Amino acid sequence: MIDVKLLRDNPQQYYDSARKRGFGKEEIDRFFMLDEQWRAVLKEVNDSRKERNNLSLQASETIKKGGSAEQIKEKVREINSRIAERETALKTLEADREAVLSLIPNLLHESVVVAKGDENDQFIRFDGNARVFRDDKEEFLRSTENKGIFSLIEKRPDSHVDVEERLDLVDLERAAKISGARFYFLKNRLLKLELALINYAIDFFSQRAFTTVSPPFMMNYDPLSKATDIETFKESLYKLENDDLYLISTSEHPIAAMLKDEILEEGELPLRVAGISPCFRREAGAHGKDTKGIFRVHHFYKVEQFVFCKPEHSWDFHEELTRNTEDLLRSLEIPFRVVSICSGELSRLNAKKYDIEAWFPAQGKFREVASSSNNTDFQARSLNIRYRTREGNRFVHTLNNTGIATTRIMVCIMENFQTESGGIRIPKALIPYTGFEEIT
RNA sequence: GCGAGGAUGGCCCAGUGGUACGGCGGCAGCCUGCUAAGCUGUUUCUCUAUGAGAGCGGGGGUUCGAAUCCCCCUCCUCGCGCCA
Repeated sequence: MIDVKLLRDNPQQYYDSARKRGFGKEEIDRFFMLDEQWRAVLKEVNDSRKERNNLSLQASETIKKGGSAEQIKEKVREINSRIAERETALKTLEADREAVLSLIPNLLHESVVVAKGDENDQFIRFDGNARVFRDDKEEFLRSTENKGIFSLIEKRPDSHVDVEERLDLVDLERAAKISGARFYFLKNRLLKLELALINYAIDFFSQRAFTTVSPPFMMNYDPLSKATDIETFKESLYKLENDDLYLISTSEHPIAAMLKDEILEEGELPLRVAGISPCFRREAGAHGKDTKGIFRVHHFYKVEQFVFCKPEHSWDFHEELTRNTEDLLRSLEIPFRVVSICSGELSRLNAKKYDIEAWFPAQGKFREVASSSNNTDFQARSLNIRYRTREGNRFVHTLNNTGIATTRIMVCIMENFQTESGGIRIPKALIPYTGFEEIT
């Protein structure tokens, strides 16, 4: 949620931010209309309450002195019925006002490129040495603004779907039989690889001052809705039928909501938390995309980075979180590029977002494996997470970034590290965790 | 699931119908020659703001007036039961 006072004082920056994102100005216009009405009715209600309180006190004193307060009581009853009527109007206005307020997007960071469509994301840097099949060279160079380092390969690697089948690593058909499309049985050494990735990432972030947590995998509507926005409910979330519970789509949400309504001491910040959880996603907006194998599935494990910090430090943390994932991928020998997401593709919460996209040599393109967001005070304001300062309580800033999303990275490893004999080489750093050097 | 006890400001805690007591911590100031103590004020949210309203787990009710009485719900603690 945005800062209402800032919106009233300086509406232009909010109009600008919305326009750059491709949002209309209707939400803001409508907010101002409702806000004005709300404040007017609030004043009426407060004035009546004041009158009621005073009369009630008079009644108290009259009764104490042994007199009759019937006249006053009757007067208060009249006022109360008026208050009740106005309170109903106030509640309706308040709900409408809140609803439209939640649709107004966060202020953009000045560095975000104003454009629509992910083809307009801004290239930031490349890292690694990509194995690029001849036919993909042009795509690779275009995607890295000619800055990508690569080795040409003569044969396109097998798709991960073929690898999974050949090495007996995934059973999709039987998963479809019992659960539908985009579900899977993970088998044998691929399962070990998944556990190794999780353990590796836990150690990696522990060494970088993160507290590691496994959060609740289900959340109630209220905290979840404050940790995210309406689009996530439409596209991602599974709801449980008999309870006020949703399966989490990322541990970002329970971790963010963990400190809901709390006031932190200045010395407690920054708070670095790495969350380990399964992530459940309906993929409602992805019909027909990536339908084969385990690239885009309804659940996977993710080790997520999350930071609560003071406002003046959040842009440094945004770079730190991004670098963490880059270091992690580099340690796994995975080539990647970083792009800054353009204004039209950001969520309402994001002030700025980097995607980290690994090179997938079988697909011949960069695909997202991590997403690094600075939500500034937007998420913290909705969740009411503050810290104490000499000048009063202020909202913290919150940031999140993927560490490892297991299925994506496993596909990436299957595409990047195919051996001559048709196996999959395990990145050196992972071998202590898998206990084997190759999937054969 | 059953029984009992709980939920009050950042934290602790008092409060059985008259508008939230006290302590701790934080912040600001005063005083004091000394790693300290004392004193005063302050401490949540909202509003067109020298003023006012709201707020005692959530929602509803009774009442001129509810932290307090009644109903429903949530969560926590303890005991019993069940259980991977």
